Amino acid sequence: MLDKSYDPKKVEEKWYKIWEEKGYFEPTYDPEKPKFSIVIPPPNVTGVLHIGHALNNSIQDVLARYKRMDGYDVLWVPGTDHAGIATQNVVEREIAKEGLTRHDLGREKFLERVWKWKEQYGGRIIQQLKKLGASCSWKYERFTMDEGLSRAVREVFVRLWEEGLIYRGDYIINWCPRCQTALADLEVEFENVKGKLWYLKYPLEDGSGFIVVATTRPETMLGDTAVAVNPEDERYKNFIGKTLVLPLVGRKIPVIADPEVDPEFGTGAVKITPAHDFADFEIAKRHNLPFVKVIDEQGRMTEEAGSYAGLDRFEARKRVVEDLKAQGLLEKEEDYDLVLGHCYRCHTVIEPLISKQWFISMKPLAQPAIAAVKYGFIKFVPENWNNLYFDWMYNIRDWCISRQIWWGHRIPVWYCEECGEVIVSREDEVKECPKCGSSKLKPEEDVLDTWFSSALWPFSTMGWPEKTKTLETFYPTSVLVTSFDIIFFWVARMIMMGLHFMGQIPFRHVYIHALVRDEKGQKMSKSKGNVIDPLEMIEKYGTDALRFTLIALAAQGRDIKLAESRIEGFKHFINKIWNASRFVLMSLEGTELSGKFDVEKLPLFSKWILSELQKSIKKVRQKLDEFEFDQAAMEAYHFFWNKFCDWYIEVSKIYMKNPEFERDTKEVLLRVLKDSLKLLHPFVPFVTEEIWSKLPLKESEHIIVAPYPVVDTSLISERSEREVSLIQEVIVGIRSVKSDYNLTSKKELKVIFKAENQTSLELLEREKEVVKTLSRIEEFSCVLEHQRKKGEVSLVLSQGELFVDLTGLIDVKKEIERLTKEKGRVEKKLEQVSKKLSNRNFLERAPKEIIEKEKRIKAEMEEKLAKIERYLGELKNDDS
RNA sequence: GGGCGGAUAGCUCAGGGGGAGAGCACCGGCCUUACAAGCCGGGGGUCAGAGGUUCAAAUCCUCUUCCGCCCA
Repeated sequence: MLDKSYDPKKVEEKWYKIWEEKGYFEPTYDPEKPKFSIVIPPPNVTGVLHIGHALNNSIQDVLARYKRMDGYDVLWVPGTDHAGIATQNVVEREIAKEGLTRHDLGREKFLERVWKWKEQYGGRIIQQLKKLGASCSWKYERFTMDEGLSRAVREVFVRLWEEGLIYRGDYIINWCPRCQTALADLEVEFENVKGKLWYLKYPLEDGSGFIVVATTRPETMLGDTAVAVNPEDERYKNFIGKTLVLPLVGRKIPVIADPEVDPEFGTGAVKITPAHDFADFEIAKRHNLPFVKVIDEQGRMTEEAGSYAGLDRFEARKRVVEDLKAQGLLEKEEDYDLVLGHCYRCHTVIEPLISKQWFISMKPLAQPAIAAVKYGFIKFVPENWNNLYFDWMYNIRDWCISRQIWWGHRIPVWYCEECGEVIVSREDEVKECPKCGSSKLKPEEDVLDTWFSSALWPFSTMGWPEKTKTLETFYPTSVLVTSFDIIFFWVARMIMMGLHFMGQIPFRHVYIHALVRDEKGQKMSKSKGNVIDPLEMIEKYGTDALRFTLIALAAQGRDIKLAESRIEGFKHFINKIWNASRFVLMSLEGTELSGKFDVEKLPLFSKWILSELQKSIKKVRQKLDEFEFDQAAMEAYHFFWNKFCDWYIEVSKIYMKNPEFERDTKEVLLRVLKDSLKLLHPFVPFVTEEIWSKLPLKESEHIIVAPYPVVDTSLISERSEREVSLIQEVIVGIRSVKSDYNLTSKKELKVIFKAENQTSLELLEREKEVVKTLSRIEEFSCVLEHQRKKGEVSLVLSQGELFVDLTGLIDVKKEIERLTKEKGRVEKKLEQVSKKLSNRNFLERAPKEIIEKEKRIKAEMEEKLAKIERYLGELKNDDS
């Protein structure tokens, strides 16, 4: 016997352990089975499970469990990402508590600390995924800095180098002065901020006047090497080619013309600082201007900045403005809204600067990746993400892959100090220059962008560059489940790398799910205090409730606005599953069942529930196959609660009292419960497994490996669906009359059903007990003819009429009110339909079925209206 | 500036040319032997606005307003 309510804490841990011990999560390589594989989007080692992970992994788990039950050999590769900058920051903060910086420790010692940290905390998120019930193939767990994956990284780097797709060069890049590293374009977050626009006067060398330039970053003027104007700009035509004297510095700089200059901005003349501005960098290259670097990697002014050298960039800004003002060279300053780039990790204002970095040429890699999506080899779900992907890929820029941090894959390059040779090698260590034989080699200090190793994840985790059985069996993977914010960072790059190195797409589908936000639609963040912690929710409501909520809300391509109350609501559903099962188990006690029944001999509602079950199985499968998880979940929910619990279980109580039906009803109860549990298992694994363990006649010891329900078309019965819907109409009708008159507990009411035909009459006669019990009345008779008596309330149904004897209780006024309202509804509908049917165009052009349907509705409404009118007339008579 | 979504019941959303739906919330009644975390009944909508296409528009098209997000 089950407890009175479901307690997740008692069972969740137990079942997860059993599943793991039995090896259910691991693939079997059974050649008979079709294959299904997923690689996890590896969470950062620094991470703790947040609600986004919970959603992402719940969805993957639904797929993995569904496919596993459906006979697939499933591999779900789990793992974690070393998260270069993020992790380094965490450990730096930790040693800062001891008063140390990473430079105090030195590279080697610092990395030891990071590894130690990783050993200690890196497994947290994995443990949390287990709490969530994620059925990952743990024997395949990988870490992006594992030996094998590191080997893959080096191999890829070397091959790309050999193919000429990797190069090193002086480029302007985004620099984070706090993290002390270059950032890729994608790693910069832009934000609107209030700033100022300063108008600076640059004197002409010949003393004939000034050109005024506007800037939001006056300190960069120290590095100006030109002023540019638009060649079409009449105001400045005469200045082109002249020389200016750069204030505070005294450098002579030219006025140049470039079509990229926006004449609308500021004065139309712009200062050119090639070393510290992306647009200026491009212009300078076109015009062969010199590059003067005035801000260094710490965000301080360099020697080139003369007397400002050593000042912080923001301090220098103030000083430059003051000094220009003093010299009368500041024309004005005004408030200005500008867009500033910030480091996505530490939120420091980034500084564009020139530096030597490693890049990958993306254009050649992008082409096949575009084609793969264009020709449908990879499908985004929902497909409107295609456009975003294409836009990005068509305009792709080279990827800056070097980072000036210590935690990450070291770039496998050595420089010969004798002959300057650049050596790129697959080996861990290079001892000797292959060109000059020198042993004086200096290794590259930089590490690779974290996303470099992530890009290889689908095949590196399966053992590439070895030709492994895993790769052969499970690559390409079936689907990638992720959210849209990393389409560029990750998805696009995996497609490019997968195609380039495996010669095959990495996955067939990319399912893009929503981002979880709070109930007001805002991004959850610790600082806003609106975070819903999945672990806390699991503690409070149980894992199944959390999972079901996330999936039920996960409509495609939308934000998920999550309020805690939703989780609480779905916890009720979990409890409902528990209690319905409890009822079935109680009913079955003491009966030996066979698992078989003769469908033909089953009573109406048994046929009906089996038929409804088939429809639900079909729908759930279809929705899962289409990645419409919310609809799959809701279909299972409705079937279970509104059909099985609300109707069938209630009716079964009556059937079981009848010796003729008792046994088969139990068989059907068990059958429907078992199929429902299986249907629900991918969504709510723990409660279903716990109940399964108590059931008789199971086709497998554990539900996790039980076969997913398959539609049995022989059980679909449209006839019983029609019949049941009439009976339900009768029952609901009686209930509503009783409720309207506050008679819910009164049983001794006389109810007469006036059937429209013999068939309906017989049907209701047969199911009399059901009607009486479910509507809680004692007298129910079915007739073909009946004249309403005074004191009877009449209810017009689609196939007949109900009469409830309320002598002495009837409230004529209230009844007239109700009927008038109903009459209004019917008349409105009738009017709509009649209008359509009297329209010649409609009759000529609309499809036959539609016309037939409209005619049917019209007849139905007319009949209903006649009955209502007749009844209204009678009531008024009663009254007088 | 460019692009993509969205606007449907009090709230959160589904539906995507042929009778306006769900969950939650709300109101009323029930301790009915699985479940009060429950059962039964009920109220509530010019489907953002304007125009168009169509026999027929919440649904397709155009414009407007507002709200998100992404890119520059």
